Amino acid sequence: MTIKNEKLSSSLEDYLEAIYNLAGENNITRSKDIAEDIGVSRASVTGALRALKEKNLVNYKPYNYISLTESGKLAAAEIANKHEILKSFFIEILDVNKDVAQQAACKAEHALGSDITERLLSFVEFMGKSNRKRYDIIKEFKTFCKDKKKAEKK
Amino acid sequence: MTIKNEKLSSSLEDYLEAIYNLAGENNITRSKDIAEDIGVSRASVTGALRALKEKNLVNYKPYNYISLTESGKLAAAEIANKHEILKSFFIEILDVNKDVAQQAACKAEHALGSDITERLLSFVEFMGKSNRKRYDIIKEFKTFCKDKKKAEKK
DNA sequence: TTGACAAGTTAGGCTCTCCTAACTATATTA
DNA sequence: TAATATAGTTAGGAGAGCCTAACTTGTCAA
Repeated sequence: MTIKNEKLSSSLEDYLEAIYNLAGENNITRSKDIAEDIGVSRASVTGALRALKEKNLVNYKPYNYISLTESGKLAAAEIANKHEILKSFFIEILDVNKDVAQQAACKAEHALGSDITERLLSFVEFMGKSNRKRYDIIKEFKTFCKDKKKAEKK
Repeated sequence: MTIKNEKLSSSLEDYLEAIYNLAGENNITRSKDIAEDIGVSRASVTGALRALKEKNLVNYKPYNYISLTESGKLAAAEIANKHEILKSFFIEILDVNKDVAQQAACKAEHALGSDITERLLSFVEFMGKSNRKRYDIIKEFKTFCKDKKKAEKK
């Protein structure tokens, strides 16, 4: 029985997601890379790894490579998924630039529960479905935003 | 010159917003009410008030009523506004129930910068504009969600 | 006016997350 | 293989944000 209901702090979620992204195929990564990815000292990574090991989310032994456990992978995938959904929404519908979208997704992913995330996913899916009306709406919205910007500049 | 660029922690943003909502017309509230509103001990409120006074956002004297300064009002209004925008989006477009929307807005409001918030506002405005196509889209999306739910239950 | 209760503050402590500096283990390469 | 560079850990400390318990101030009613 994998422990699933222990809630992670957003900080630990960040570490988990970073490991997930860095580990890739072989499911292996290093402390140093995590530190760089998140922008934190190596000492902080050691601390986080201990906490994640405690929760059975990473395989961690001092001085060894780091990998995710099965439940770690599940939890990380969920977070990464949320991230992607948010990013898609920001980019494809709100038409925000990629960097802003990436950053905002990072922060917001910790704040939204599954209810909203699922709805948001549905919305992105729905709007993306090839359908003349919806396609038009997105285009019109872009125009709407541009016009608004112009109006402000005056 | 009002100091505007000091970033607030999400915790302090919560206190500020609570004061804003509680203070109402007379711009006056009490420590106890803030504590209850946020769900935190009175001692924690005292701490937060000191921090907010430090940043010139509240008028705070021990054992007195609490009010927002002018810059406090501005900052709080901005946060409350973000909250409203998010809530509208969740309710009116994603068609999420009010309680979920309220809660999610609370958490997400700290995570989104002005870029995204503005776009989101534009989007809500845009979709709300009386326009047959957009109105239809929202209706269709609701149906889409319901169908999806049904499909899952099988 | 005074005493009891409510509101507010202080003190002290806990957890989380981060840091730097110093140390240890591992890897590289001459 | 020994010296050195790189990666990882430990120790110690800071600050934010929260708590409880005890104390102080303020208020209201007998």
